[in-house]
Amino acid sequence: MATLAQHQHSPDDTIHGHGLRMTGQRRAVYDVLMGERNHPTAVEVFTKVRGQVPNISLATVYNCLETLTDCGLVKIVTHERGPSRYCPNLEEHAHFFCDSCGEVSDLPLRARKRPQDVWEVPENITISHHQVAFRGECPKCAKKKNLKSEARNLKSK
Amino acid sequence: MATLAQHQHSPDDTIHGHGLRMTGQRRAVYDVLMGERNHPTAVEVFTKVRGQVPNISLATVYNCLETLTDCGLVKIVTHERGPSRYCPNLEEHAHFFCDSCGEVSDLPLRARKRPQDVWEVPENITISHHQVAFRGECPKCAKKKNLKSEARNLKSK
DNA sequence: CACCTTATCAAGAACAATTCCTATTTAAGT
DNA sequence: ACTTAAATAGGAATTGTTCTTGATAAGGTG
Repeated sequence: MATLAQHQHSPDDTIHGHGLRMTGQRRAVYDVLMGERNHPTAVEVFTKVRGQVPNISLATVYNCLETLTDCGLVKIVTHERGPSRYCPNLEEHAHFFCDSCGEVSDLPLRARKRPQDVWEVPENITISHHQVAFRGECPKCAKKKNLKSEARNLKSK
Repeated sequence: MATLAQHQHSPDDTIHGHGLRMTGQRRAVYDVLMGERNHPTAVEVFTKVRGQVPNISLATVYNCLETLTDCGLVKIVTHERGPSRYCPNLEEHAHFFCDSCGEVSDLPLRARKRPQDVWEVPENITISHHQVAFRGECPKCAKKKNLKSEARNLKSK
């Protein structure tokens, strides 16, 4: 239901469809997420949103993020013990977390593939969601490290 | 390296290989994990372990779990905002979390399959780990629900 | 428009899971 | 036995998040 809504309606309509109001705070939080596509944490959203709504509280940001996820407008992304992050990309995708710089990026699902193709899911189990996280090193960080080790090699000569 | 170790050595040797000692506390924690294959939380391990080592502290259990994971003897499993769980199954596998009863079970990787087959991972990214979680309803809970709705149907006749 | 009802919000307290700190105990290596 | 480093118990501290409360605002109704 919510998934359909996003293709057809504005976020306002989606929220109204859930019997809720699109308040200034909710809009500001949503707009920050749509602007920042780097999976910000609640606190990061909070500081950004303060630019628009100067005296919004952190609790309200959490509330807004919760209602937005409940309405299906954003997805919540968790990783190990770190703080939750929020993501307005509603297409099916996995996440990649760079261990050195901490950046998070989206990895799209390949066409006509399903996670069940890779893991043995007993068929009497009903899957409603899946969350897939990869960890490793992003190209930027790999490059940095290479430069460093080159420098070391030059020095040791 | 740690992965190899588990096939060749006892946990003691693996720990020694990391320059650490196999203490009573560590062994007790490890034994609980090997016994309880249902992905216990730190607190659950703590209460079980107290049977063997009556005055072990929760902090020590956390420490032991950390060293065991560092040595590659157990894996840490996180799910949404819930507490971390620990798993001595070192084979590659995903996890299934039942939304109704909370049970966690292992889903093995299919032979000759890799997660990269399903998600588009740019090749200049190096993957070191992945964590895959499915959510849904386990067969037991599905059966229970069916019985309930049958009962309802009978009543309404 | 006045009134009622409910949703929403800010602020701070409370909470759960985990980590940190410190003094004490234990074990290994001389 | 002596020295040194590792490991532990216990409690305090931290982090991220949720809960509570009273105030505010916004729709809907007569």
